[in-house]
Amino acid sequence: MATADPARPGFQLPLLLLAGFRTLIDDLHAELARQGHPELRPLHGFVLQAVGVHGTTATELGQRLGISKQAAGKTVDRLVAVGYLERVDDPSDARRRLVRVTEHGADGLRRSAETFDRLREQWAEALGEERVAALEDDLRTMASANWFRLDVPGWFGG
Amino acid sequence: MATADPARPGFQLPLLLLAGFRTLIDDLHAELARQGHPELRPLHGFVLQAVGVHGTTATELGQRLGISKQAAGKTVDRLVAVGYLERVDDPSDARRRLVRVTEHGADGLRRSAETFDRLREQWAEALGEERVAALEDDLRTMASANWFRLDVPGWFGG
DNA sequence: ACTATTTCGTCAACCACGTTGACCATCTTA
DNA sequence: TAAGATGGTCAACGTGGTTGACGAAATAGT
Repeated sequence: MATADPARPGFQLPLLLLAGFRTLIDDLHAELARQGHPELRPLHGFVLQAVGVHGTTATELGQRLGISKQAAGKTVDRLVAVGYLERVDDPSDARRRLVRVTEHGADGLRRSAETFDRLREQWAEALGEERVAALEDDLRTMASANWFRLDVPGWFGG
Repeated sequence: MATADPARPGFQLPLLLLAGFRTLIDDLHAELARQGHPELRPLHGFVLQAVGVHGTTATELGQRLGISKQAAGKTVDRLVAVGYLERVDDPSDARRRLVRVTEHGADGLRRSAETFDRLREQWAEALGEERVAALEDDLRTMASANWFRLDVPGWFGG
């Protein structure tokens, strides 16, 4: 079944995608560590992004991330402990505890965005802009769905 | 810094790579579950592959996977528990416990390879063979190093 | 207005996967 | 034969996830 080109076995594709992802993420965090954010872990960037400028609650964060509210709460705990997030009471609803990005967190987010842009430029220099664009477009076509889902234990950590 | 095309922000590239990886892995395991391997987790395939047809020891497996021998040993425990690996004594060295792929494990490995080939064919049908080949080649260029590294807690699990 | 239900946050227990450090048993080597 | 290197395991811990239970507060229904 599946008469594949033996020179291009199918199992390499996922490995290459993973390796590409890891390369970008590792490069990003090496750079962030240099820029005063050694605490920032791969997952944290996604979480900060998901919290957003307006803040959220743990429950809502869990929904955005596709994880349980308990898991979201624990993740917030860790980010609070390293100073990237803060919790404040919601004056309009005593049950809720608003989660907000701190100034330190916003700084990390800005530097992440800049570094990712720079890394993409490096790829474009090495491969050509149109190849990188094609890669992105093709992945968008094939992956379409399940974007932000991080519902898997320890996707990035370390 | 980094005057990026606003239409192609750098942070999308890692997300797309991850989404592509996840799509393939999720599709694989949906298919494997259908074919009698519902226990097989994403990580397991890589571990089975690393054990190989000749068998290994936990220490050697750890080196191949880039993780500690203790972590490798625990992973082997889990794979033994679900019947994909077995441990046998090494008659030539009483310290060593050989780890071998069982028949069930070999079956899972075969079906994984077939399914990955089939998934790659689907990508080639949707995108064109030359685009998939280009994607692979480009990723090989950029990711070159740190291939097999799985030294991150919970990369796949679930 | 008062009860019933829903929602938010947290606690507790557990699982998968990783880490170090310590330790014993065994094989190798000087 | 004593000393050292190697293989496996145990224990404690960290991160990231899960479910179930439960109290406090908000909302809905009568």
